[in-house]
Amino acid sequence: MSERPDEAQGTRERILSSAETLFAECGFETVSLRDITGAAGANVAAVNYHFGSKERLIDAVVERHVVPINHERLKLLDRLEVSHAEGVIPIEEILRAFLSPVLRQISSGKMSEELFGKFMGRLIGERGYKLPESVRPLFSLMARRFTAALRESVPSLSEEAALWRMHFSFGVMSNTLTHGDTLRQISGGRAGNPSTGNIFEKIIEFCSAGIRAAGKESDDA
Amino acid sequence: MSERPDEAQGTRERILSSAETLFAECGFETVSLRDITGAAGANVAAVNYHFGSKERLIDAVVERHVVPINHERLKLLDRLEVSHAEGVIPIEEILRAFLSPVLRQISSGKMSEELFGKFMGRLIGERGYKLPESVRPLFSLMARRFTAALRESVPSLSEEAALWRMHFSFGVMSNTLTHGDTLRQISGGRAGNPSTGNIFEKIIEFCSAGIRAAGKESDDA
DNA sequence: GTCTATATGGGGATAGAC
DNA sequence: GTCTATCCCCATATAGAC
Repeated sequence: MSERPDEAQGTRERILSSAETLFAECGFETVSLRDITGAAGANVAAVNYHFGSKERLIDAVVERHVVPINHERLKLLDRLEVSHAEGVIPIEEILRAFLSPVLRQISSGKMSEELFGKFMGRLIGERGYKLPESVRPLFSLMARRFTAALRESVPSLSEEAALWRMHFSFGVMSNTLTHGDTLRQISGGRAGNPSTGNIFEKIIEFCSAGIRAAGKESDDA
Repeated sequence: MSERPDEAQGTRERILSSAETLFAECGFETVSLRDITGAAGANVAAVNYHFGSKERLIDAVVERHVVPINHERLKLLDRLEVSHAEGVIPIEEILRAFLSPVLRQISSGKMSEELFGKFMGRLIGERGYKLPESVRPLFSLMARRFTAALRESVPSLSEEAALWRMHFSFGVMSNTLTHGDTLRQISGGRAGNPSTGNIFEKIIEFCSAGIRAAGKESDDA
Protein backbone atom coordinates (compact mmCIF):
# COMPACT_ATOMS: atom_id res chain seq x y z
CA MET A 1 0.00 0.00 0.00
CA SER A 2 2.58 2.53 1.09
CA GLU A 3 5.49 1.11 -0.85
CA ARG A 4 7.47 2.96 -3.43
CA PRO A 5 7.66 1.41 -6.88
CA ASP A 6 11.45 1.34 -6.85
CA GLU A 7 14.04 -1.39 -6.84
CA ALA A 8 12.79 -2.90 -3.59
CA GLN A 9 9.50 -3.88 -5.17
CA GLY A 10 11.27 -4.67 -8.39
CA THR A 11 13.01 -7.73 -7.04
CA ARG A 12 9.97 -8.97 -5.18
CA GLU A 13 7.84 -8.71 -8.30
CA ARG A 14 10.45 -10.29 -10.52
CA ILE A 15 10.68 -13.25 -8.19
CA LEU A 16 6.92 -13.58 -8.07
CA SER A 17 6.70 -13.42 -11.82
CA SER A 18 9.45 -15.95 -12.49
CA ALA A 19 8.05 -18.22 -9.83
CA GLU A 20 4.60 -18.34 -11.36
CA THR A 21 6.04 -19.11 -14.77
CA LEU A 22 8.22 -21.91 -13.50
CA PHE A 23 5.58 -23.34 -11.16
CA ALA A 24 3.17 -23.48 -14.06
CA GLU A 25 5.74 -25.17 -16.22
CA CYS A 26 7.13 -27.71 -13.82
CA GLY A 27 5.12 -27.81 -10.60
CA PHE A 28 5.64 -26.47 -7.15
CA GLU A 29 7.82 -29.23 -5.82
CA THR A 30 10.05 -29.68 -8.81
CA VAL A 31 11.13 -26.07 -9.13
CA SER A 32 13.92 -25.00 -6.83
CA LEU A 33 14.53 -21.56 -5.43
CA ARG A 34 17.68 -21.50 -7.52
CA ASP A 35 15.64 -21.97 -10.68
CA ILE A 36 13.42 -19.11 -9.66
CA THR A 37 16.05 -16.63 -8.60
CA GLY A 38 18.18 -17.58 -11.56
CA ALA A 39 15.35 -16.67 -13.93
CA ALA A 40 14.53 -13.54 -11.95
CA GLY A 41 18.09 -12.30 -11.90
CA ALA A 42 17.94 -12.26 -8.14
CA ASN A 43 19.50 -14.20 -5.34
CA VAL A 44 18.38 -17.20 -3.32
CA ALA A 45 18.49 -15.23 -0.12
CA ALA A 46 16.13 -12.62 -1.55
CA VAL A 47 13.31 -15.16 -1.51
CA ASN A 48 13.70 -15.76 2.16
CA TYR A 49 14.03 -12.07 2.77
CA HIS A 50 10.84 -11.19 0.92
CA PHE A 51 8.70 -14.22 1.57
CA GLY A 52 10.22 -16.09 4.49
CA SER A 53 10.22 -19.51 2.87
CA LYS A 54 9.48 -21.34 -0.33
CA GLU A 55 6.12 -22.40 1.07
CA ARG A 56 5.01 -18.84 1.55
CA LEU A 57 6.31 -17.85 -1.85
CA ILE A 58 3.99 -20.46 -3.30
CA ASP A 59 1.13 -19.07 -1.27
CA ALA A 60 1.87 -15.60 -2.58
CA VAL A 61 1.87 -16.79 -6.19
CA VAL A 62 -1.35 -18.68 -5.68
CA GLU A 63 -3.16 -15.85 -3.99
CA ARG A 64 -2.12 -13.41 -6.67
CA HIS A 65 -4.15 -15.32 -9.24
CA VAL A 66 -6.79 -17.18 -7.32
CA VAL A 67 -8.20 -14.30 -5.36
CA PRO A 68 -8.87 -11.94 -8.28
CA ILE A 69 -10.32 -14.71 -10.40
CA ASN A 70 -12.79 -15.72 -7.75
CA HIS A 71 -13.79 -12.16 -7.01
CA GLU A 72 -14.39 -11.69 -10.69
CA ARG A 73 -16.56 -14.79 -10.73
CA LEU A 74 -18.66 -13.53 -7.87
CA LYS A 75 -19.00 -10.09 -9.46
CA LEU A 76 -20.24 -11.63 -12.70
CA LEU A 77 -22.73 -13.72 -10.79
CA ASP A 78 -23.92 -10.60 -8.95
CA ARG A 79 -24.57 -8.91 -12.25
CA LEU A 80 -26.44 -11.88 -13.63
CA GLU A 81 -28.68 -11.94 -10.61
CA VAL A 82 -29.46 -8.27 -11.06
CA SER A 83 -30.09 -8.48 -14.77
CA HIS A 84 -32.28 -11.58 -14.40
CA ALA A 85 -34.00 -10.41 -11.26
CA GLU A 86 -37.40 -11.32 -12.65
CA GLY A 87 -36.59 -14.57 -14.42
CA VAL A 88 -34.23 -17.48 -14.11
CA ILE A 89 -30.63 -17.27 -15.21
CA PRO A 90 -29.83 -19.77 -17.93
CA ILE A 91 -27.29 -22.35 -16.82
CA GLU A 92 -25.06 -21.40 -19.71
CA GLU A 93 -24.73 -17.92 -18.27
CA ILE A 94 -23.92 -19.22 -14.80
CA LEU A 95 -21.22 -21.46 -16.21
CA ARG A 96 -19.91 -18.58 -18.27
CA ALA A 97 -19.57 -16.47 -15.14
CA PHE A 98 -17.61 -19.33 -13.68
CA LEU A 99 -15.33 -19.95 -16.63
CA SER A 100 -14.78 -16.61 -18.30
CA PRO A 101 -12.60 -15.05 -15.59
CA VAL A 102 -10.05 -17.70 -16.40
CA LEU A 103 -10.31 -16.82 -20.07
CA ARG A 104 -9.87 -13.16 -19.23
CA GLN A 105 -6.69 -13.81 -17.31
CA ILE A 106 -5.38 -15.61 -20.33
CA SER A 107 -6.44 -12.92 -22.76
CA SER A 108 -5.05 -10.16 -20.61
CA GLY A 109 -1.66 -11.44 -21.65
CA LYS A 110 -0.27 -11.61 -18.15
CA MET A 111 0.33 -15.26 -18.75
CA SER A 112 0.36 -17.38 -21.85
CA GLU A 113 -2.63 -19.56 -22.43
CA GLU A 114 -0.76 -22.79 -22.11
CA LEU A 115 1.04 -21.64 -19.02
CA PHE A 116 -2.07 -20.50 -17.32
CA GLY A 117 -3.83 -23.72 -18.10
CA LYS A 118 -1.02 -25.69 -16.58
CA PHE A 119 -0.94 -23.45 -13.58
CA MET A 120 -4.65 -23.72 -12.84
CA GLY A 121 -4.68 -27.43 -13.35
CA ARG A 122 -1.76 -27.83 -11.03
CA LEU A 123 -3.31 -25.59 -8.46
CA ILE A 124 -6.37 -27.75 -8.39
CA GLY A 125 -4.68 -31.05 -8.91
CA GLU A 126 -1.45 -31.07 -6.98
CA ARG A 127 -1.75 -32.96 -3.76
CA GLY A 128 0.55 -32.34 -0.88
CA TYR A 129 -0.02 -28.68 -1.42
CA LYS A 130 -2.74 -27.11 0.67
CA LEU A 131 -4.45 -23.96 -0.40
CA PRO A 132 -3.48 -21.01 1.77
CA GLU A 133 -5.92 -20.37 4.58
CA SER A 134 -6.72 -16.99 3.14
CA VAL A 135 -8.43 -18.39 0.08
CA ARG A 136 -10.40 -21.25 1.61
CA PRO A 137 -13.35 -19.14 2.74
CA LEU A 138 -13.53 -17.66 -0.73
CA PHE A 139 -13.91 -21.13 -2.16
CA SER A 140 -16.68 -22.01 0.26
CA LEU A 141 -18.50 -18.81 -0.59
CA MET A 142 -18.18 -19.59 -4.28
CA ALA A 143 -19.59 -23.07 -3.81
CA ARG A 144 -22.58 -21.66 -1.93
CA ARG A 145 -23.33 -18.86 -4.34
CA PHE A 146 -23.01 -20.83 -7.54
CA THR A 147 -24.89 -23.82 -6.19
CA ALA A 148 -27.76 -21.59 -5.13
CA ALA A 149 -27.83 -19.98 -8.57
CA LEU A 150 -27.95 -23.36 -10.27
CA ARG A 151 -30.84 -24.48 -8.11
CA GLU A 152 -32.87 -21.42 -8.99
CA SER A 153 -32.20 -22.13 -12.62
CA VAL A 154 -33.08 -25.82 -12.33
CA PRO A 155 -35.52 -26.16 -9.43
CA SER A 156 -35.59 -29.93 -9.60
CA LEU A 157 -31.96 -30.10 -8.46
CA SER A 158 -31.35 -31.10 -4.88
CA GLU A 159 -28.66 -29.18 -3.09
CA GLU A 160 -26.50 -32.26 -3.06
CA ALA A 161 -26.92 -32.84 -6.78
CA ALA A 162 -26.17 -29.21 -7.52
CA LEU A 163 -22.95 -29.37 -5.52
CA TRP A 164 -21.76 -32.51 -7.23
CA ARG A 165 -22.60 -31.29 -10.69
CA MET A 166 -20.82 -28.04 -10.03
CA HIS A 167 -17.88 -30.12 -8.91
CA PHE A 168 -18.05 -32.20 -12.07
CA SER A 169 -18.04 -29.03 -14.17
CA PHE A 170 -15.04 -27.86 -12.27
CA GLY A 171 -13.35 -31.16 -13.08
CA VAL A 172 -14.04 -30.81 -16.78
CA MET A 173 -12.49 -27.39 -16.85
CA SER A 174 -9.53 -28.32 -14.73
CA ASN A 175 -8.69 -31.45 -16.64
CA THR A 176 -9.13 -29.79 -20.01
CA LEU A 177 -6.88 -26.90 -19.13
CA THR A 178 -4.20 -29.21 -17.91
CA HIS A 179 -4.48 -31.96 -20.48
CA GLY A 180 -6.07 -30.58 -23.60
CA ASP A 181 -2.91 -31.40 -25.49
CA THR A 182 -2.94 -35.00 -24.31
CA LEU A 183 -6.15 -35.53 -26.24
CA ARG A 184 -4.54 -34.19 -29.39
CA GLN A 185 -1.66 -36.60 -28.91
CA ILE A 186 -3.58 -39.78 -28.35
CA SER A 187 -6.19 -38.96 -30.97
CA GLY A 188 -3.57 -38.51 -33.65
CA GLY A 189 -4.90 -35.11 -34.70
CA ARG A 190 -8.52 -36.18 -35.08
CA ALA A 191 -9.57 -33.90 -32.23
CA GLY A 192 -8.88 -30.85 -34.36
CA ASN A 193 -7.17 -27.79 -32.99
CA PRO A 194 -9.89 -25.58 -31.55
CA SER A 195 -9.07 -22.27 -29.92
CA THR A 196 -9.38 -21.84 -26.20
CA GLY A 197 -12.60 -19.88 -26.56
CA ASN A 198 -13.97 -22.64 -28.71
CA ILE A 199 -13.09 -25.31 -26.20
CA PHE A 200 -14.79 -23.31 -23.47
CA GLU A 201 -17.95 -23.24 -25.53
CA LYS A 202 -17.73 -27.01 -25.89
CA ILE A 203 -17.35 -27.28 -22.14
CA ILE A 204 -20.35 -25.06 -21.52
CA GLU A 205 -22.46 -27.14 -23.91
CA PHE A 206 -21.42 -30.35 -22.24
CA CYS A 207 -21.81 -29.20 -18.64
CA SER A 208 -25.07 -27.36 -19.17
CA ALA A 209 -26.64 -30.53 -20.43
CA GLY A 210 -25.08 -32.49 -17.59
CA ILE A 211 -26.45 -30.12 -15.01
CA ARG A 212 -29.91 -30.19 -16.55
CA ALA A 213 -29.95 -33.99 -16.68
CA ALA A 214 -32.99 -35.54 -15.11
CA GLY A 215 -31.53 -37.32 -12.12
CA LYS A 216 -32.75 -40.58 -10.67
CA GLU A 217 -32.24 -38.58 -7.47
CA SER A 218 -30.26 -41.47 -6.18
CA ASP A 219 -30.16 -41.63 -2.44
CA ASP A 220 -27.02 -41.64 -0.40
CA ALA A 221 -25.23 -44.56 1.06
CA MET B 1 6.50 -66.75 -16.05
CA SER B 2 9.17 -69.16 -14.91
CA GLU B 3 9.85 -67.58 -11.53
CA ARG B 4 9.54 -69.33 -8.26
CA PRO B 5 7.31 -67.72 -5.67
CA ASP B 6 10.07 -67.61 -3.08
CA GLU B 7 11.89 -64.84 -1.29
CA ALA B 8 13.28 -63.36 -4.46
CA GLN B 9 9.82 -62.35 -5.61
CA GLY B 10 8.91 -61.44 -2.08
CA THR B 11 11.08 -58.36 -1.91
CA ARG B 12 10.22 -57.23 -5.39
CA GLU B 13 6.53 -57.48 -4.65
CA ARG B 14 6.81 -55.75 -1.30
CA ILE B 15 8.61 -52.84 -2.90
CA LEU B 16 5.99 -52.64 -5.64
CA SER B 17 3.24 -52.70 -3.10
CA SER B 18 4.69 -50.08 -0.78
CA ALA B 19 5.53 -47.90 -3.74
CA GLU B 20 1.99 -47.87 -5.06
CA THR B 21 0.61 -46.98 -1.66
CA LEU B 22 3.01 -44.12 -1.15
CA PHE B 23 2.74 -42.85 -4.71
CA ALA B 24 -1.01 -42.74 -4.35
CA GLU B 25 -0.73 -40.90 -1.08
CA CYS B 26 1.96 -38.37 -1.89
CA GLY B 27 2.80 -38.39 -5.57
CA PHE B 28 5.60 -39.78 -7.63
CA GLU B 29 8.10 -37.02 -7.14
CA THR B 30 7.55 -36.44 -3.46
CA VAL B 31 8.15 -40.00 -2.35
CA SER B 32 11.78 -41.01 -1.99
CA LEU B 33 13.25 -44.43 -2.50
CA ARG B 34 14.07 -44.37 1.19
CA ASP B 35 10.40 -43.88 2.04
CA ILE B 36 9.50 -46.83 -0.13
CA THR B 37 12.13 -49.25 1.02
CA GLY B 38 11.56 -48.19 4.61
CA ALA B 39 7.90 -49.13 4.34
CA ALA B 40 8.70 -52.32 2.48
CA GLY B 41 11.28 -53.46 4.99
CA ALA B 42 13.79 -53.60 2.20
CA ASN B 43 16.88 -51.71 1.21
CA VAL B 44 17.50 -48.82 -1.12
CA ALA B 45 19.83 -50.89 -3.22
CA ALA B 46 17.13 -53.47 -3.77
CA VAL B 47 15.18 -51.01 -5.87
CA ASN B 48 18.04 -50.53 -8.22
CA TYR B 49 18.68 -54.22 -8.29
CA HIS B 50 15.10 -55.12 -9.18
CA PHE B 51 14.04 -52.14 -11.25
CA GLY B 52 17.17 -50.29 -12.32
CA SER B 53 16.02 -46.84 -11.27
CA LYS B 54 13.23 -44.96 -9.57
CA GLU B 55 11.83 -43.99 -12.97
CA ARG B 56 11.41 -47.62 -13.97
CA LEU B 57 9.94 -48.51 -10.61
CA ILE B 58 7.25 -45.93 -11.31
CA ASP B 59 6.66 -47.43 -14.72
CA ALA B 60 6.27 -50.87 -13.17
CA VAL B 61 3.74 -49.62 -10.62
CA VAL B 62 1.77 -47.83 -13.29
CA GLU B 63 1.71 -50.71 -15.72
CA ARG B 64 0.54 -53.08 -13.05
CA HIS B 65 -2.72 -51.18 -12.74
CA VAL B 66 -3.23 -49.36 -15.99
CA VAL B 67 -2.84 -52.27 -18.36
CA PRO B 68 -5.42 -54.60 -16.75
CA ILE B 69 -7.94 -51.82 -16.33
CA ASN B 70 -7.77 -50.82 -19.94
CA HIS B 71 -7.96 -54.37 -21.17
CA GLU B 72 -11.02 -54.82 -19.00
CA ARG B 73 -12.57 -51.71 -20.55
CA LEU B 74 -12.01 -53.00 -24.04
CA LYS B 75 -13.38 -56.41 -23.15
CA LEU B 76 -16.55 -54.88 -21.75
CA LEU B 77 -16.96 -52.78 -24.85
CA ASP B 78 -16.50 -55.88 -27.00
CA ARG B 79 -19.30 -57.57 -25.12
CA LEU B 80 -21.58 -54.57 -25.47
CA GLU B 81 -21.02 -54.53 -29.19
CA VAL B 82 -21.89 -58.19 -29.44
CA SER B 83 -24.98 -57.98 -27.25
CA HIS B 84 -26.24 -54.88 -29.07
CA ALA B 85 -25.25 -56.05 -32.50
CA GLU B 86 -28.64 -55.14 -33.95
CA GLY B 87 -29.31 -51.88 -32.11
CA VAL B 88 -27.42 -48.99 -30.66
CA ILE B 89 -25.65 -49.19 -27.34
CA PRO B 90 -27.01 -46.68 -24.83
CA ILE B 91 -24.43 -44.10 -23.82
CA GLU B 92 -24.90 -45.05 -20.21
CA GLU B 93 -23.65 -48.55 -21.00
CA ILE B 94 -20.62 -47.26 -22.86
CA LEU B 95 -19.70 -45.03 -19.96
CA ARG B 96 -20.24 -47.88 -17.58
CA ALA B 97 -17.81 -50.02 -19.56
CA PHE B 98 -15.37 -47.18 -19.20
CA LEU B 99 -15.84 -46.54 -15.51
CA SER B 100 -16.64 -49.86 -13.93
CA PRO B 101 -13.18 -51.43 -14.32
CA VAL B 102 -11.93 -48.75 -11.98
CA LEU B 103 -14.70 -49.62 -9.55
CA ARG B 104 -13.82 -53.27 -9.82
CA GLN B 105 -10.19 -52.64 -8.97
CA ILE B 106 -11.36 -50.78 -5.92
CA SER B 107 -13.75 -53.52 -4.89
CA SER B 108 -11.17 -56.21 -5.42
CA GLY B 109 -9.63 -55.01 -2.20
CA LYS B 110 -6.08 -54.97 -3.47
CA MET B 111 -6.07 -51.31 -2.68
CA SER B 112 -8.27 -49.22 -0.50
CA GLU B 113 -10.93 -47.26 -2.27
CA GLU B 114 -9.55 -43.89 -1.35
CA LEU B 115 -6.03 -44.89 -2.22
CA PHE B 116 -6.90 -46.24 -5.59
CA GLY B 117 -8.90 -43.15 -6.42
CA LYS B 118 -5.98 -40.98 -5.54
CA PHE B 119 -3.63 -43.16 -7.52
CA MET B 120 -5.73 -43.05 -10.66
CA GLY B 121 -6.27 -39.34 -10.36
CA ARG B 122 -2.59 -38.79 -9.89
CA LEU B 123 -1.74 -41.00 -12.79
CA ILE B 124 -3.93 -38.93 -15.03
CA GLY B 125 -3.21 -35.59 -13.49
CA GLU B 126 0.43 -35.50 -12.61
CA ARG B 127 2.49 -33.55 -15.04
CA GLY B 128 6.16 -34.11 -15.51
CA TYR B 129 5.49 -37.81 -15.52
CA LYS B 130 5.14 -39.45 -18.89
CA LEU B 131 3.22 -42.66 -19.27
CA PRO B 132 5.50 -45.55 -20.11
CA GLU B 133 5.78 -46.22 -23.82
CA SER B 134 4.22 -49.61 -23.35
CA VAL B 135 0.83 -48.20 -22.40
CA ARG B 136 0.53 -45.33 -24.87
CA PRO B 137 -0.75 -47.45 -27.77
CA LEU B 138 -3.36 -48.90 -25.44
CA PHE B 139 -4.63 -45.40 -24.71
CA SER B 140 -4.85 -44.54 -28.37
CA LEU B 141 -6.74 -47.72 -29.08
CA MET B 142 -9.13 -46.93 -26.23
CA ALA B 143 -9.78 -43.45 -27.59
CA ARG B 144 -10.56 -44.87 -31.02
CA ARG B 145 -12.80 -47.66 -29.83
CA PHE B 146 -14.85 -45.66 -27.35
CA THR B 147 -15.20 -42.68 -29.66
CA ALA B 148 -16.50 -44.92 -32.41
CA ALA B 149 -18.97 -46.50 -30.04
CA LEU B 150 -20.26 -43.12 -28.92
CA ARG B 151 -20.78 -42.01 -32.50
CA GLU B 152 -22.83 -45.05 -33.30
CA SER B 153 -24.92 -44.34 -30.27
CA VAL B 154 -25.35 -40.65 -31.12
CA PRO B 155 -25.01 -40.34 -34.89
CA SER B 156 -25.19 -36.56 -34.83
CA LEU B 157 -21.83 -36.40 -33.06
CA SER B 158 -18.86 -35.42 -35.18
CA GLU B 159 -15.69 -37.34 -34.54
CA GLU B 160 -14.15 -34.26 -33.05
CA ALA B 161 -17.07 -33.67 -30.71
CA ALA B 162 -17.06 -37.29 -29.62
CA LEU B 163 -13.38 -37.12 -28.77
CA TRP B 164 -13.75 -33.97 -26.76
CA ARG B 165 -16.78 -35.19 -24.87
CA MET B 166 -15.04 -38.43 -24.09
CA HIS B 167 -12.18 -36.36 -22.82
CA PHE B 168 -14.53 -34.28 -20.71
CA SER B 169 -15.99 -37.44 -19.19
CA PHE B 170 -12.51 -38.62 -18.43
CA GLY B 171 -11.86 -35.33 -16.69
CA VAL B 172 -14.95 -35.67 -14.52
CA MET B 173 -13.88 -39.09 -13.38
CA SER B 174 -10.27 -38.13 -12.80
CA ASN B 175 -11.04 -35.00 -10.84
CA THR B 176 -13.70 -36.68 -8.77
CA LEU B 177 -11.45 -39.56 -7.84
CA THR B 178 -8.73 -37.22 -6.74
CA HIS B 179 -10.81 -34.50 -5.14
CA GLY B 180 -14.13 -35.89 -4.08
CA ASP B 181 -13.22 -35.13 -0.50
CA THR B 182 -12.40 -31.51 -1.33
CA LEU B 183 -16.02 -30.97 -2.24
CA ARG B 184 -17.12 -32.32 1.11
CA GLN B 185 -14.77 -29.93 2.83
CA ILE B 186 -15.73 -26.72 1.10
CA SER B 187 -19.42 -27.56 1.09
CA GLY B 188 -19.47 -28.03 4.84
CA GLY B 189 -21.14 -31.43 4.62
CA ARG B 190 -23.98 -30.38 2.36
CA ALA B 191 -22.69 -32.62 -0.43
CA GLY B 192 -23.70 -35.66 1.56
CA ASN B 193 -21.51 -38.72 1.82
CA PRO B 194 -22.40 -40.92 -1.11
CA SER B 195 -20.67 -44.23 -1.68
CA THR B 196 -18.25 -44.65 -4.54
CA GLY B 197 -20.79 -46.58 -6.54
CA ASN B 198 -23.29 -43.85 -5.99
CA ILE B 199 -20.89 -41.17 -7.15
CA PHE B 200 -20.18 -43.17 -10.29
CA GLU B 201 -23.89 -43.24 -11.04
CA LYS B 202 -23.99 -39.47 -10.64
CA ILE B 203 -21.08 -39.19 -13.04
CA ILE B 204 -22.80 -41.40 -15.58
CA GLU B 205 -25.97 -39.32 -15.38
CA PHE B 206 -24.05 -36.12 -15.83
CA CYS B 207 -21.81 -37.28 -18.65
CA SER B 208 -24.50 -39.11 -20.58
CA ALA B 209 -26.51 -35.91 -20.78
CA GLY B 210 -23.39 -33.97 -21.72
CA ILE B 211 -22.54 -36.35 -24.51
CA ARG B 212 -26.09 -36.28 -25.85
CA ALA B 213 -26.21 -32.47 -25.80
CA ALA B 214 -27.26 -30.93 -29.07
CA GLY B 215 -24.11 -29.17 -30.17
CA LYS B 216 -23.97 -25.94 -32.07
CA GLU B 217 -21.35 -27.91 -33.99
CA SER B 218 -19.06 -24.96 -33.55
CA ASP B 219 -16.34 -24.84 -36.13
CA ASP B 220 -12.68 -24.81 -35.31
CA ALA B 221 -10.35 -21.88 -35.13
C1' DG C 1 17.89 -4.88 0.36
C1' DT C 2 21.05 -7.60 -1.76
C1' DC C 3 24.84 -10.34 -2.08
C1' DT C 4 28.53 -14.45 -0.97
C1' DA C 5 29.49 -18.20 1.59
C1' DT C 6 28.20 -21.86 4.13
C1' DA C 7 25.50 -24.98 7.26
C1' DT C 8 22.63 -28.88 7.20
C1' DG C 9 19.94 -32.35 5.41
C1' DG C 10 18.06 -35.36 1.93
C1' DG C 11 17.94 -37.18 -2.62
C1' DG C 12 19.37 -41.20 -6.16
C1' DA C 13 22.76 -44.28 -7.37
C1' DT C 14 26.51 -47.66 -6.75
C1' DA C 15 30.65 -50.54 -5.03
C1' DG C 16 31.61 -54.31 -2.66
C1' DA C 17 31.05 -57.46 1.36
C1' DC C 18 28.18 -61.26 2.59
C1' DG D 1 19.65 -61.22 -3.67
C1' DT D 2 20.44 -58.46 0.00
C1' DC D 3 22.84 -55.50 2.91
C1' DT D 4 26.22 -51.45 4.56
C1' DA D 5 28.73 -47.72 3.53
C1' DT D 6 29.61 -44.12 0.72
C1' DC D 7 29.73 -40.90 -3.36
C1' DC D 8 28.04 -36.90 -5.27
C1' DC D 9 24.61 -33.69 -6.21
C1' DC D 10 21.17 -30.42 -5.08
C1' DA D 11 17.81 -28.70 -2.00
C1' DT D 12 16.37 -25.00 1.65
C1' DA D 13 17.77 -21.87 4.83
C1' DT D 14 20.69 -18.59 7.18
C1' DA D 15 24.80 -15.72 8.84
C1' DG D 16 27.19 -11.92 7.95
C1' DA D 17 29.61 -8.64 4.71
C1' DC D 18 28.42 -4.75 1.84
